Amino acid sequence: MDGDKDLTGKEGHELLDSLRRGGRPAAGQDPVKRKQIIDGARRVFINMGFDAASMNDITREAGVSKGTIYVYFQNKEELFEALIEEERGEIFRNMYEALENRDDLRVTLVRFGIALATKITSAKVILAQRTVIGVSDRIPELGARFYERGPRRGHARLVEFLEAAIGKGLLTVADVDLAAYQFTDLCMSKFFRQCLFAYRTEVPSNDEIGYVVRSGVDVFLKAYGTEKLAALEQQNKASGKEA
Amino acid sequence: MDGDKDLTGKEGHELLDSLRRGGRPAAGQDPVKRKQIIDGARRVFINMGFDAASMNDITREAGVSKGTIYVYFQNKEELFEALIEEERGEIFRNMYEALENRDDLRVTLVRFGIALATKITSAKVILAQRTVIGVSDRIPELGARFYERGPRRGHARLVEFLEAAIGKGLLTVADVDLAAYQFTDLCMSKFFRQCLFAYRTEVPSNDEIGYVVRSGVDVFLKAYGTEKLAALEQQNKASGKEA
DNA sequence: AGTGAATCGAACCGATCGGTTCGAATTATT
DNA sequence: AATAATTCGAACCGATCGGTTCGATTCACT
Repeated sequence: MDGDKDLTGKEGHELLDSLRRGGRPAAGQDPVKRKQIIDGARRVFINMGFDAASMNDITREAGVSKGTIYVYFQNKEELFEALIEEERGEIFRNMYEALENRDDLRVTLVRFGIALATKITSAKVILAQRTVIGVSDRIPELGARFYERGPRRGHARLVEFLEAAIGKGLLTVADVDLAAYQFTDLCMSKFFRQCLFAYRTEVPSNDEIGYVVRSGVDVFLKAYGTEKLAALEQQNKASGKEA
Repeated sequence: MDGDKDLTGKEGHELLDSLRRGGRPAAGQDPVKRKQIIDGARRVFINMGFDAASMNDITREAGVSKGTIYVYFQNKEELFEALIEEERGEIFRNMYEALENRDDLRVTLVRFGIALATKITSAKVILAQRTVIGVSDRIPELGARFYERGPRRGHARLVEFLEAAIGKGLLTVADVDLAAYQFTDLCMSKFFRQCLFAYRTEVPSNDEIGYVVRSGVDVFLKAYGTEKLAALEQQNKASGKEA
C-alpha cells in the first residue's frame, strides 16, 4: 500500500504558480510550496489522525519530496501544529459576523446560532476537532491554543453582543459570560457530541439545525428576555400580520 | 525506555486471587487474568491514546506476557474495544440514579445535573472520551457504540423523568427529546469543550459545577416550568422560611 | 509423583516509522 | 554559459511496531 508509484498528483505542479508569482524561490521559504505541503498534510492528518498519518503519506499527498518538507518544518509535530493553526483560522473566520447586523434580536440570535451549529458540525470541522482532541493528551498546549484562539474568541464576541442587548434593555442577565456559554451550547445541543462520537454519521440537515437552534433561542429568551423584548416582539408580530 | 527490566509490578500476583477462586485455570479464559490485562491496557491506552500505546507497554503494565495477551484477545483493536466497553459501563453506572428520588423537581434536576457534570468532566472520563473520539475516525462503530450505550441511554432515562414531571403538570414541553438534550448540555455548558480541548487543565471545582448547574436549571425551568411549578416553589419557599 | 494446561520470557519476523543524507535534476539569476 | 539555490527521489538509519513462535517454567489436579 506504500510501494505504489502513483505520483500522478504531481501534474498539478503548484510550482508553476510559485514561479509565476514573480518573486525568486525565496531563501528556503517559498510560501506557495509551504501551502502545498500543508494542504497535503491536511488531507492526511485530518483523515487519519496524528499518529496514524506517516510523513511518507504526506509526501505522496503533497507531491513533495520528504527532504523538502523537512526544510520547511522541523519535524512532524511542528508541521501538524502549523496545519492546525491554519485550520483554526479558516474555521472560525467569518463565523461571528452574523452578530454584526442590526436586525431583531431573536432573528440575529437564530441566524448566528445556525451559522455556528452548521459550521461546528460540518464533516471537515468535526474531523479536525477529533484530530485535535485526540492529541490533546500528549500536546495539551495545542488543544488549548486551538480552543483559546477559536471558540474562546468567538465567545468574547458573543459576550459583547449580549451586553449590547442588555444595554438596550432587551435582556436581563446576571452572568453574561455564563449566559453566552449556555447559548452556544443550546445551539449545538444534541448535535455536537453525536457528531464527535460518530454516533451520527450524516451531517445534520439545515432543517434540523434550524429547528434545534430556534428552540434553543426560545429557551434562552424565555430565561433572559425582558418584558420590553416581549412587548417589542408582540409589536412586530402584530405589524407582521398586518402586512 | 523500553529495555528496563522493572517488572516489580508482578509482585501483586493477581494470580493468587485467580487460583483462590476455586475453579481451575479455565480453558484459555480465566476472567481474573483477563481483567488483569484490561487493567494494564486501561492505564496505557487511556494515557497515551490508541496509536501511541504499544502492546509491549501493555505487557509491562499488566505484568503479563505478550503471548498471554494474544490468547485472550485477537489483536490490539479487539483489546481496545473490550477496554472501552468496560470503561463505558463503569462511567455511566449509577450516574442516573439521581433521577430516582421523589424530591422537589428543581432539587432533583440540580442533583442530577451536578452528578452528570462532575462525572463527565472528571480527569479520567475526559481522558477516556478523548481516546474514544480520537479513534472515531478509523473505528466509527466504536465511538457510536460508546455513545449509544452511554449518553444515549442516559438520555432515554432523562426523557422518562421529564415525561413524568410533565404528567404531574410541572413542565410544559413541546419536544421532550430535545428538551432533555438541552438540559444535559446546559449542565455541562462551558465545561465540556474546555476540558476536552485541554484548555482547562484542572477539573472544575464542586462550587463551579454547582453554580453552572443551578444556573442551567434556572434557565431550563424558566423556559419549561409551568405556573403550577412556580406556585409550588413559592409555597416551599414560604414554608422553608417559617422553619 | 506425574500429567497437562497455562503462562512466561525472550527471541524473532517483516513492515513501517520519523528523520537524514546525497547526488542528480531543475530553476532563476547573472 | 556559468552560478547558486532549491527540490527531487531514493537509499538509508536505528528504532519500534504488532504479532508469532517456542522452550522453560509454573500450577492445579489426579
